[in-house]
Amino acid sequence: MAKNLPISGRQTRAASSRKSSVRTARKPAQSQKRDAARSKRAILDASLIEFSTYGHAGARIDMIAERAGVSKPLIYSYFGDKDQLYAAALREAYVQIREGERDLDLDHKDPETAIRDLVDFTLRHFMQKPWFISMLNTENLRGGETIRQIKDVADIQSPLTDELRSLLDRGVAMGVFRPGIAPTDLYISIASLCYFPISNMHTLRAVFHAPIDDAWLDQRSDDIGEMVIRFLRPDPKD
Amino acid sequence: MAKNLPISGRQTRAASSRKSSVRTARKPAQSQKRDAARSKRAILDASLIEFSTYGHAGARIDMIAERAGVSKPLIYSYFGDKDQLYAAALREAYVQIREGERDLDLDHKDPETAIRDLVDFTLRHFMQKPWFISMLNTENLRGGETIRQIKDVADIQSPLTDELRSLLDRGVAMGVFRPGIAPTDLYISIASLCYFPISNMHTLRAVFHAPIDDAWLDQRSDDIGEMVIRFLRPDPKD
Amino acid sequence: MAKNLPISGRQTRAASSRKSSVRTARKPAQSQKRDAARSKRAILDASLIEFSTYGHAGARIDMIAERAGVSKPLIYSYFGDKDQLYAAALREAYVQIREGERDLDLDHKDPETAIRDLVDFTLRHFMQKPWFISMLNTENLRGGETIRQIKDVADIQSPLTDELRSLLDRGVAMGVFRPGIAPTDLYISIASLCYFPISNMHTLRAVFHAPIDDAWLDQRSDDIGEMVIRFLRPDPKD
Amino acid sequence: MAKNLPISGRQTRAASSRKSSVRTARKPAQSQKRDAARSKRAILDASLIEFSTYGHAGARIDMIAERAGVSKPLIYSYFGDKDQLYAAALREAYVQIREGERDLDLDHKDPETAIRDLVDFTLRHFMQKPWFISMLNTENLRGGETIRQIKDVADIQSPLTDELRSLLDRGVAMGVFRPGIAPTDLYISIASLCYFPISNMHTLRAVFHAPIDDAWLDQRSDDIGEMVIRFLRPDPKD
DNA sequence: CATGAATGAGAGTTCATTCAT
DNA sequence: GATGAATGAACTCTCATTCAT
Repeated sequence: MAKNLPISGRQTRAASSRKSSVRTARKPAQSQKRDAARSKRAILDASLIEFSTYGHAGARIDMIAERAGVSKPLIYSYFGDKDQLYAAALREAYVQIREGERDLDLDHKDPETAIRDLVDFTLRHFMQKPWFISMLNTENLRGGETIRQIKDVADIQSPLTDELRSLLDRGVAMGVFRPGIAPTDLYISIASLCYFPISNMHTLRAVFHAPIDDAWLDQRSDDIGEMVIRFLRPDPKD
Repeated sequence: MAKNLPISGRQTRAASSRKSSVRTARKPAQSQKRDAARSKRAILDASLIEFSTYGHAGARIDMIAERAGVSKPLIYSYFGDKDQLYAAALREAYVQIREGERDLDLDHKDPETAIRDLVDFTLRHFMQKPWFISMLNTENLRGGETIRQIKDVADIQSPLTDELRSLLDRGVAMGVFRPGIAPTDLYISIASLCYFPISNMHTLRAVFHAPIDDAWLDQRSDDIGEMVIRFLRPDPKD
Repeated sequence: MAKNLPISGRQTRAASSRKSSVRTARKPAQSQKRDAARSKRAILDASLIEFSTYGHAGARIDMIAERAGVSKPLIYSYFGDKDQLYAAALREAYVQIREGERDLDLDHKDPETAIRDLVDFTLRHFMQKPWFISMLNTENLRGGETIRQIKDVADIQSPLTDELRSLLDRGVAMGVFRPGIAPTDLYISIASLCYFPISNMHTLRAVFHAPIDDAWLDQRSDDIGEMVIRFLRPDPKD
Repeated sequence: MAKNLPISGRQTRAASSRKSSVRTARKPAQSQKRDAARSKRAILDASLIEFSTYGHAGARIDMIAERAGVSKPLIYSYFGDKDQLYAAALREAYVQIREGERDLDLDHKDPETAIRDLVDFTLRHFMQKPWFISMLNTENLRGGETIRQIKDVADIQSPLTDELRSLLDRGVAMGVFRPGIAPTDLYISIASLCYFPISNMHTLRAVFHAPIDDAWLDQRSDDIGEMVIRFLRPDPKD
């Protein structure tokens, strides 16, 4: 179900993708047609890629249909219209990151390790599943019009906030963290530090000629962990 | 230079501005030379708003012409095509933020104050001139296609990097900062912390129900300053 | 045979019935034979409503299937395609009005009463079964393409013409009607006077602000009867 | 400005009109391009034909553009969307018939002649400009949705009603008409009798095998005039 | 210098119709 | 006999861009 996201090294639409030929190679596997669940999933995956690569206005239903290997009308029959498809893709991006965070199992690690692991996971998820960042950028560019209408989006987030709260409490009890830090603010700080360098990779490259590669990523992960830990650490005089 | 920015409380395009065609008969060319410069400026300002509000694909030349009070052919005669107009607007966003940073005069402040002032300025600029963040988001969504072609964009940035380098050196010499911090990394950290909460204001609101208002901003500015300073501070044992 | 007719106070399609998908799990086939007839009947009734409400081009097979409570393929298997379904609905409209006229039993009434009864029935049938008028309008708008292919449509009409002929003859013999009136022309005159105010109800309302309600209908029925009788009456000098 | 309306002997869309070739013959007369008024007029004329021939749902913007010799976007820029274009065509149909009625100059004819002339004109206008009847049928099929929104449609009609009122008054004063006839009812009666045989020409042909030709028309005009006059005539005993 | 008029190419969406079970 | 799944072909409408003045 995982697939590559052509986020860097993308060309202008006109230059790429004219006649995909993916369609031709599809017929033989005739056994798996007429499977509603599979079609729906394929559409959702393709939408995530298309919307995150080209934005809301730039995304093309034609391309989504082609990538999903279905016809356009099927998309409309499952999702209604472009906006609702976009909403489904946006929600899916949140679901995916939360699944990863849940697997981190922060509750059973010592507080400092837990923080560093969360930082590392966040940075790498942003890097490896770039559609999350892209979907968020797109949605914020649109003024949050859509996310306001996704009813359960706060519920998707809340388990992590709960984990962070108990994590902070444990750290304070153990004397390794300062008191008075809100879990939400902590998460926003971590997200901020992980988000920007990846989200803004291309402009940073142009402006600073900084290479955003694996080595840089490792180094940056350490730096961010360090920064957060130092921020959480109790003042020395205490 | 002044313009209204409809960044928050934005409506769907369909709901607003349908066919206003307010364009009344232009006033009879007072001085040909001045009008040309004025038209060009008006087009640039309108582009900045349009592109940052709706993204590259979502921006409409019609709307830019209307907002600038000129005809569409004039835009084409001045800027070539949509992509070149977009490039001009993107460059303009960078020019504006650098002008603000230059006025900060970091060289003549004590290092910690300088850092806190830079944080505060950055946060507030992002907040008050939202088209900067929006343009960067848009450009990164597009894979940096355009910024790579703007030749002098690194030059626009370099004075700040130089200032930061000497600021860090001064801090180290005075014993208030750790050595070994790269000015670029420092800037990226500051930018990260300031960028994310504002860029992602709308999704954060939906996910955390966090109010992003002036009070929050003041508090956040302090927190970020604190975070950066703690990161720069020498270790206690030294 | 009973069905709701939404002819007045109709909404735009977009406003109504979007995706009701009320189609709950069909009840488990009680008697295969009966169900087939029932399904066919339901499809025909639904078609009459749909075609008369939205016209030939505006009618939607989806809607007919939904209203009839059957699947679309079933419609195709019974009726062939949209055009043939339309033809069946059109024929049905004629069958219905002739059934009503037969029940009038004109042969056993005195001539003037018979005429007035026919006028009254015609006006009220047009009013109460509006799909008849709508189907005729639709078909004439299409240039009669379909009715020309319905072989027995003239047969459906002929009994009434025969009745009218003998009615006119009786009236002439009794000295209450002029001679020389053709039954076809008489029927066309009556139909004309009854058809127009109802068929064109909506435009008349807009143009004359005339209320087309029950009181108006009673008055109109009298007027039309009067007009026809005066036309049939022998000249005074005779 | 007058053009033929292919109302009878029409084919299915698929069979006709594929590549018009009207376009090719158009270029030479290059002098008349870029004329907004002419373009608008051409679009309106073409719309009247298209909408009246195929109905609201059946009309195709492509065809209108082709017949008018303009591009589709031009239509949208002048008229907004299909509904507004339809509204303009509907209004135009009313304007045209009123222009004809005004030229009849009923005020200066003796009452009975005036009535007969009005009948004759109405019947012939319905016959010769079939788009009037077709537009009315179409609009009534749609429930009058559009005509209710045309503000001045009642004004277009009122001059005729005024003329009819004074005509009836003159007739009563001269002793040739009964008193108590409302001008609106009179007009509706005349319109009814003229409308139906032409509007329903195709179904009548199929049902009665009646030929609707020039001879029939002359005869019918006389009959209708006679019917109306007899209805207006004072009762003999008076 | 400036623009009203016009359009080619394509986007989202719909709908009659068929396939596979 | 009946249907959920799927689609080709159109259709309305939009938008960057150019023409003619």
